[in-house]
Amino acid sequence: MPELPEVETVARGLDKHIAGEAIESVWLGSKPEPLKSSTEEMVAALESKTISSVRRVGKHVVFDLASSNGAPAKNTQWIVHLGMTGSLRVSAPDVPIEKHTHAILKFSSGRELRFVDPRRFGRLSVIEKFVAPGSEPLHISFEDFAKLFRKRKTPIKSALLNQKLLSGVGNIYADEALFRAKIRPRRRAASLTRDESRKLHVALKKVLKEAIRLGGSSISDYVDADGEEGFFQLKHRVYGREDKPCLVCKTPIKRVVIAGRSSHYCRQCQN
DNA sequence: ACTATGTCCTGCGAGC
DNA sequence: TGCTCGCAGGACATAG
Repeated sequence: MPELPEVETVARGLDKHIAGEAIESVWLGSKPEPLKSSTEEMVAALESKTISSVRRVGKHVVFDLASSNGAPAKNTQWIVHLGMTGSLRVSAPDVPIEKHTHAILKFSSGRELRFVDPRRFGRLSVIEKFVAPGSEPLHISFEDFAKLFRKRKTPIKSALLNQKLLSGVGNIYADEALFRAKIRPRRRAASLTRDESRKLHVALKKVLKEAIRLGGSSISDYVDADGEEGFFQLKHRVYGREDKPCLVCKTPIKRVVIAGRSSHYCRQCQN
């Protein structure tokens, strides 16, 4: 499930591989499609453009498009949200088309970029300039971070997952950050002390950076642009470890459901 | 304005 | 062995 570190890994890999590629043609799967913009809009925005760079914003992969002939264009960014199971892979044209392929960009070099998404939670769109609704977890200052939780009655776990507050944090890294900050996921956001907010701010950045360094977490079917798996799942201390002993105190890890999301914590280490 | 819950979608694994 | 069932969850819609 691609969250910030996985999307960062994918975007870096794509930037390395396809920055400078010219898009020759575009194929979009038959309806119902995982699209936000209309098919026509997207094809028009992509065809005969050059990909100048690929970056991550929140959980979105942003492709910056440039006109090959210098003509002004309306939608200059292609936005891909991978959802749960989406993947973007650079392929040679003779590689068989995988099931659940919803979009293919053919480059003038002959290579292809393919968007595959079995569960269809992913979204594609074109836009003038994408702006994430929330703050970047890796850049937000402590004061701004602490301010997000003031007066919020929702569980801290839900607040971390709220993309309007922070863009990019998903279920895995929310659980892992809360464990490292020793805060229970059900705690009301507003109940965090300044010291706890400080710990959470540090823990979240640390866990995200460490995960990026290891190429993300490969749970189910996540792979990066090269088809490589990440390794951060080996560093998970609570996520997916229900009933297994806490790595700090040996107490069995508890799993509860908060706002419909499974949440993992140690009832001994986290308060 | 904020919070909680249901829905989408498919593959897979647990359990019988 | 083969089947059914329920879960996985990010974003959005809807209701309270």
